[in-house]
Amino acid sequence: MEVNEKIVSVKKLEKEYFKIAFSVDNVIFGFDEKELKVLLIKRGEQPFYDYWALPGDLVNPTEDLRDAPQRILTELTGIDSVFLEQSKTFGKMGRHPSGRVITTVYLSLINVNMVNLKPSSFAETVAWKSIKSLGSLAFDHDEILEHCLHTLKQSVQQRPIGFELLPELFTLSDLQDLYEVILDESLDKRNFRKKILSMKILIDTDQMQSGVAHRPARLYKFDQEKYLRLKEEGFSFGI
Amino acid sequence: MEVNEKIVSVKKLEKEYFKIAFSVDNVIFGFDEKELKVLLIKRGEQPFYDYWALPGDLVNPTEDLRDAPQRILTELTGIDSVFLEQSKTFGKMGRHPSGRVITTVYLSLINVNMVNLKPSSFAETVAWKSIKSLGSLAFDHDEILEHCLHTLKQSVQQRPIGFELLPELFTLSDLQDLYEVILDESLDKRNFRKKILSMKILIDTDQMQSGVAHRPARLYKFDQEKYLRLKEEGFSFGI
DNA sequence: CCAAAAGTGTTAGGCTTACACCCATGA
DNA sequence: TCATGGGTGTAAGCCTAACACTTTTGG
Repeated sequence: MEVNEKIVSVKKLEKEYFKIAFSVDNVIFGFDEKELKVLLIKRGEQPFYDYWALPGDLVNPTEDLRDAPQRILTELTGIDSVFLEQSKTFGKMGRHPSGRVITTVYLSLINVNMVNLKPSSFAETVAWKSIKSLGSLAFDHDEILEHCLHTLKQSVQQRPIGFELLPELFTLSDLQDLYEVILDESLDKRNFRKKILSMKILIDTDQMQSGVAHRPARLYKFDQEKYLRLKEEGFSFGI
Repeated sequence: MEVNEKIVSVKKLEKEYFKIAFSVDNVIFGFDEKELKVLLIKRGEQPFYDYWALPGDLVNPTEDLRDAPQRILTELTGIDSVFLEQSKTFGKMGRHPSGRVITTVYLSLINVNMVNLKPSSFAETVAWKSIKSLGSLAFDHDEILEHCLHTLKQSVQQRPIGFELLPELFTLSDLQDLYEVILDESLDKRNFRKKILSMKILIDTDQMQSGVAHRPARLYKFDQEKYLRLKEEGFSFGI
């Protein structure tokens, strides 16, 4: 097709005249088994062959910047409606061995149960990896991940973010576990509950856990409306 | 329609020898005469001829991303040590009429007294403009500025940021004026002073204002060391 | 002596923190 | 009946918010 030909020829021109490539990388967090996980791909080519890396891709010249991480996410997980927020742009000279690449990082939070991981054009191997047990990642992805973890920690204390990581129905203990993992500290149960319930962003579904070998917990879900309002205003988690 | 647009834009890009151009824009805030100001340049060419715009430039293929805004800032103001922080990257398709340009915005805070504005390769006309009286800016710079103002408002409540906008010696009223302008609300004098002094980031220089037609105020300066420590940890301004 | 801004303390209410025991279930 | 995690209340201390008058200077 003619348009594609032109685009290809422009791609060549870019290589020759404009030596900066522009990509996006996704830091996709999930929460499972009381651990914070990140979605990584295994590289099948050099450089960093066989290393784990953040999923990313060059930005298509005809897509909005914001659409690129969405495209990657959808391709990898099948999910399209999701928490997806721009993080930071990394552009040091030496960050990519094969040339000058500037990358904008997007952070997203998803419920692992909604995801059906599928091999894609990005990689054959895609996996949730616990952030506690990661070796070195490809490129400067260690630094990028570190930055996103820091952002997540801050955000969770300032806005009602993080709920995106849980299933639709969850217990207060689930929520507390999540906060403890993200903040990397333990919280007082009674105070945590008081705080969360006082925000009025949870709806008690009157349903209960079942099949657990202890007193079953109440199941809650979010009040989307209040949640969005609070997200605008911000709040202080003051933990 | 869309395909035609694509072809036209691709043709243009071939002429100009690039596909995605990558730039940085600087939002440089200053504080003077009890007003928050932003440093703008007047465009001398199309598109947006004669409009005010944020100073910006293409990223040089051989400089770190972070060095580009520093270079612009230094060229415009002569300042090299300064608060300079990455803000957000803007990359919608239509944001630049002459082609695809992705731009990373940097926010900086400077003391206007340190600055000696000079015409540069970026523009003949450089000026501090009050953020209260701005017409439409070039490109999507209104949106960018809006975003940075929002960021500044948030930041000032979470970390001891903003002091960079004041001269070395300043009064508590200066500081309060600054906060009131940034937050766009008036603050209680006694509570403000208690709060600021309890942070222990100010040093009382035992000097006084002089030549003012009222009781002269004490002059303070910053305790850099405590300031940096607090900047790490963050704090709650809780106004 | 007037105008202008600097400087100062107290109180009430709300939020945060620390802390320990009983409950409901499955095994 | 035991093990496991669910669920609950209170008091002390700290922080916030509201509020008005005296002081010091230049003109």
